[in-house]
Amino acid sequence: MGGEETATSKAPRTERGKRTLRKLLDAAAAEFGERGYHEASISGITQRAGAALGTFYTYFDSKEQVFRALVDDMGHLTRQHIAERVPGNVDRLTAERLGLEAFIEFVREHKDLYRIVMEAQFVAEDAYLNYYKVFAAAYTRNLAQAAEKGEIRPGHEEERAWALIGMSVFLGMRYAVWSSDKSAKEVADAAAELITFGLSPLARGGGGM
Amino acid sequence: MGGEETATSKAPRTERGKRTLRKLLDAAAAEFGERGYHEASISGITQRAGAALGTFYTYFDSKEQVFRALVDDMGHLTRQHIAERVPGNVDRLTAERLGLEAFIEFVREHKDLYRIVMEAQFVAEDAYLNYYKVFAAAYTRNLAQAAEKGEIRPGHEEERAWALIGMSVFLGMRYAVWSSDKSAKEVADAAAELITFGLSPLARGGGGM
DNA sequence: CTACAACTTGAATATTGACTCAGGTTTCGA
DNA sequence: TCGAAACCTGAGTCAATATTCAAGTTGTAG
Repeated sequence: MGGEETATSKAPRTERGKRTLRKLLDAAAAEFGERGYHEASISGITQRAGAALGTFYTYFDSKEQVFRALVDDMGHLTRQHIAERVPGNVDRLTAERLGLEAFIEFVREHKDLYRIVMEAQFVAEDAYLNYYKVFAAAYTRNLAQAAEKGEIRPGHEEERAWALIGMSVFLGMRYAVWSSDKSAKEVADAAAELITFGLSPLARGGGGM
Repeated sequence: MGGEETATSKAPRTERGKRTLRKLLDAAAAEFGERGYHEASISGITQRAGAALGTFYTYFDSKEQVFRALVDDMGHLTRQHIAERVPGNVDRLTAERLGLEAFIEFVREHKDLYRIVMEAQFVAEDAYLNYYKVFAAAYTRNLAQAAEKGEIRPGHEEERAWALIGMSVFLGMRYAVWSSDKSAKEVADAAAELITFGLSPLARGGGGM
């Protein structure tokens, strides 16, 4: 029962149409990213796209609908980017480090879209919820599997998943969206060490690897 | 040179005025919390407060100004609540656990205000930035001091501070705002263990205290 | 008790911007 | 080449609501 094809009636049927739709999506990402949902205007989007106001409604039903489309798109892109950078056969702790680094890099390259995801909490809460629930579910599963293999200490997988997602999100916000004063690797290494050994002074010493 | 007293001209001078101002602030917190900044309306606020529309402008210059007032207020309340629950003389790792538990409890009791803080990112970005920068600076300092005392491993204090804040925020969102299906203590314990020992299977075993 | 400041009131104003639509223009299969 | 479908255009409609203001009511100092 696919919820995927909401906009069938609005799908472009010619090359020209496809080009226009793409221009509008890019323009929407820029407009929402720069001005935020409510400051953004449809006329701003169409101006950026070099199209007339009415053209927007050839492809979308409403302002909110484009916004949701962008949020969903971001979920796919993020997972894809991280999956590409994290080999399937490494152990969990290594995967954490690589994944975080990939995530921060990705956010740097897509600040606009990332801001949109964050704002979705207030514009399209269900899309936002879904975005993170998908992440958290996958994360929880990964942690449970790693625990079974003995790669990490078992227990509290769900809470850990949310805690780790929160870390990533805030590090992304601080070191990718707000400022890039430290390299992605630097940040990821610091966080990976925290994730691996915690703060305890009893654990194995400093930086490593 | 105090930025505190922005609204001197609007401060109430009689008992009646003070009461009305308080009713408006409470009403604003509820309205913004429930409907979000843009959906919220001044008339919604005054209706909740049982006042006339124009009364709002006796005490505030604009919709945005009340919103900012609420964000700042939340910063004070949060720090105060946590400070009350975390004795000054405990070691850092204990403080982390107690602080997180206090934070989650606090968010549960102030969902509306908490949502407002999060939305501030898109409505009053500077207020939001300030909110977290104050937290992060204090946190970084605490970590550095703890490192000097040998309570935790030294290094990366700033990144760690942001990572730990991110954890708290997301755990708060998931286990206080969205759902209360686990107790604050349960969540705080799981996170505290992660913060203390990390995920590494080499560290001291499971749950403990 | 009085007068003035403080406060309250809600209809009116003004702006904004999402969305519609009737009439062109372009594309493309036959 | 032709005509219908697809696409584009942008002025106009319409609802929402932040903010103002002139007129009334209440509190309180003297």
